[in-house]
Amino acid sequence: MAHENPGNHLIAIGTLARRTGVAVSAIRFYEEKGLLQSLRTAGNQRRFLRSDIRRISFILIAQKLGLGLKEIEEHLATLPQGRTPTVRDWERISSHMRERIDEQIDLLTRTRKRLDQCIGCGCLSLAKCALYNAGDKAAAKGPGPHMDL
Amino acid sequence: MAHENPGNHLIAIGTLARRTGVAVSAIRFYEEKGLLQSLRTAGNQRRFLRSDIRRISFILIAQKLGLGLKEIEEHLATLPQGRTPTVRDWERISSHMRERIDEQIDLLTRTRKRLDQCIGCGCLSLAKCALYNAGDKAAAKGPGPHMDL
DNA sequence: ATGCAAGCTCAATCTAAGTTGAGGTCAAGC
DNA sequence: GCTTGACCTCAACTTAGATTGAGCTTGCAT
Repeated sequence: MAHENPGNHLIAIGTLARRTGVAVSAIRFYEEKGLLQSLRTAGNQRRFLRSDIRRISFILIAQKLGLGLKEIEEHLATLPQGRTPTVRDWERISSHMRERIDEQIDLLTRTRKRLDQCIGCGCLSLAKCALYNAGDKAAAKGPGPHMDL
Repeated sequence: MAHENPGNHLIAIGTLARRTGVAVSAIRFYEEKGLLQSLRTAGNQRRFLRSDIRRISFILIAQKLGLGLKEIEEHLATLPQGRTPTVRDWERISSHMRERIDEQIDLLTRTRKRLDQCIGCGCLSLAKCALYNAGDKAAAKGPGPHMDL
């Protein structure tokens, strides 16, 4: 395929798009937002590092965990700029993700417990129920809207 | 407080807002979207059933689980219209939520496992990694953007 | 050397989930 | 009977996360 240069560490935006499953427009958008950086050819075309594939994969995972692009950018900012991150770099950054996942599982587990407790009780208001619990407010940065339960 | 009529099954929008923690504007918005219905007084003011408190609580929980208002509406549509739902009605609808929670916990658990497996491996592309797995695409309707991983 | 896919910029548009504001009405308490 | 807070509608605005389109350029392949 055109612009495909296997063995080269610099890849075109379309290649990056194909390798990550993300739309070209989204990649440009991420770059604009500072989540990615690119070099330019003499003809003004973007060239990415191969390691940006992983960078984008990270973005996708983090999004699934409910992080906004701003937060994700902060995480990614701790990776080396311009050079390919090492395994150690990725380990550090992904351990945050692991914590995040654990938190979310916790929150879901609690929500399930409370749902079971609450449905079936006579009250109409979750505010009176165990389901409404101040403890959740802190943990409530997860998926969905930012409205506190 | 004005318009507060304890013992009455019809409540004003402000009361509903206070009891659920949801903004008045949001309640009107939900009604517009068909998630709630209301009666009107002679003076054109909305009156809700007390049971709408629980309806809204349900919306809030479902939102936390990453459901969009459209999906939530579909769930709520299975509740009786106009009359106060029974405990059994709520049990049925909330059992879907419980399944949903279980699915999400599952997905998160798998994601964590794969994250551990993948970070540290030599490949740059999660597409080649265990992290990219067709099985997830089905389950990927959870929180965050609707982009498939 | 030319065709055409892939790239570029920039502005507009989209969806979701609301909020905000203007301008006007309703109703409860003094 | 009037003030005041709660309520009404409708339109515009907001943020996040992109997508789409117009109009133009680059550069691989033949």
